[in-house]
Amino acid sequence: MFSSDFSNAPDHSQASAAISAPAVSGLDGALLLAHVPVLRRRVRAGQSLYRPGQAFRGLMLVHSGCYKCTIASADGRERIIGFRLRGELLATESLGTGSYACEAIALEDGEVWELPRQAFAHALATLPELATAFQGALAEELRRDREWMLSLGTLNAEQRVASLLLDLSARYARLGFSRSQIVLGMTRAEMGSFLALQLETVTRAMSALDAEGLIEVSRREVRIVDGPALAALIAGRRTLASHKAGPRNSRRALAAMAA
Amino acid sequence: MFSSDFSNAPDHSQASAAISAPAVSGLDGALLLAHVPVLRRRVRAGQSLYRPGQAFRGLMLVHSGCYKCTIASADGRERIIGFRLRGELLATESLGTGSYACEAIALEDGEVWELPRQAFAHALATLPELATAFQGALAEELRRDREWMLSLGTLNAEQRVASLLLDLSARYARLGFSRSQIVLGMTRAEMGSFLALQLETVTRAMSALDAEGLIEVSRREVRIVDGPALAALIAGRRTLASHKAGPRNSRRALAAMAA
DNA sequence: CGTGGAATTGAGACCAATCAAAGGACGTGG
DNA sequence: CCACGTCCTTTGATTGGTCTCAATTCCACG
Repeated sequence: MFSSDFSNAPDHSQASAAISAPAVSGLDGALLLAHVPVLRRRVRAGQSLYRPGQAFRGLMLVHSGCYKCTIASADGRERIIGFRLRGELLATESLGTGSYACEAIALEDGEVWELPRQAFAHALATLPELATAFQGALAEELRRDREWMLSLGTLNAEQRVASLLLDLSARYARLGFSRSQIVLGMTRAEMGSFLALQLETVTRAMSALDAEGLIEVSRREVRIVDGPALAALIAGRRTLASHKAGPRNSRRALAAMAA
Repeated sequence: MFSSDFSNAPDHSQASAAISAPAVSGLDGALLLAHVPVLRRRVRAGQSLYRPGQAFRGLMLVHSGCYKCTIASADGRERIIGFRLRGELLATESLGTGSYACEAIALEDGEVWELPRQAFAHALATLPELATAFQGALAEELRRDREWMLSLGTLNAEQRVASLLLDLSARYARLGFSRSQIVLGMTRAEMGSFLALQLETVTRAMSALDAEGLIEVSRREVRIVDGPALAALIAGRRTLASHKAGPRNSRRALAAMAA
């Protein structure tokens, strides 16, 4: 749990693409890490990796730990827009701007690998395959965001919580952890911030799922008792609103559709 | 309004980067169009540009008209995740996959310029500046999505509608149209689908804004009477929920923050 | 002039927010 | 080792915003 290295300053050791390298989601991790010397940064729970407005140093690749990405408006509204685990990229939305657009905060002690702006740009410019893969990774991130936009707009509280649990379960499973036994790295308030729910509502939803026998909850520990039933609950017709925007302009639309 | 060209088939005329080229958001339009021969496609209101699962032919650049992008889940839930105007890219989220991930439908008669997959990839590979700019455009799209995730999660119905109106107003203004007089290309149901509201709620919100003297509504025509007041309404403390996820683990967090 | 889709408005129900209070878990300090 | 404080979690009671169902009006179009 506790490392003997208490320094928060990144060291310049080049990580080999071998054993300890995480598989980068949507990218060829080996190819990436073979060409970009990463800065390994140990971080403590609660520590901020970067803040809005800070000079953009580069993307960050999660090596261990769970991180929350938050966005804030000028008037003080704030939300968590995602949780990131090992192998996932941070700060992609800040590319092209001179400074970070969001904030990323560690939920647990962990380690991130910083990909220096210059070196990364150079690698992209010289390795077409990497550039293509990286575009794909950005597109995948867009798809993920939009999946959640769909979910948050069409699901009720219980379904949203179920979605988050299944999402975390699947992502932890890909990392080699148990699919059925997960430990939440976040508080109820943080789950709620992401799901656009109040913390009490999150608690109630989890209690309800527990009572229905779909999960077993004990504070941060969650056991997925019946995954398929959870999925069915989400897909079920208990939807809050269908929001079906039907075809437009009847006649003209039908003609156009045929084309 | 009506073009004399009724064919829906794209022709292969290469568009020069000159007069008729829209400024591409986040990209150097001239540079792009000088190196990628676009397929000009006229589309009718209601026509689908691409559907989920269709083979990915390439990105599309809006030349005229307003388009809605919808995402659907396997169980039939569906939502509009964005509206696109002249100069904006479509299908970016489909990059890297072999097929389109969403659906784009024209809300009015218009024209889109298709950027053939191969030619576009080649241009990116040979023009580093373009590749960098394109990454920036993708990042900008991520930021836009997340701004809306924030808004939809923290604003009430009236504020959401106000946000959409201001957003459209600003985007139309950049295209040279009036900032205060806008014509909605979409139905109330489509606005609601995007804003995660029912169409009746959208109507009521607009009526309320009208009654407050902030806008003047007559079906699809909206006059922004008091833009600053609209912005203040959004920023105002009438927020639905603050969702402030405070610092974690008190002591340790504070220590970490100091670093 | 008749028709159908879109927009508007009303009344009631319901889900989640809000306010309130109590019960743990954990680290700290006596 | 235990008492204490703090934060997190849970549960209850109530309010309120939005959904739902329903009816009417408006407008574009044939």
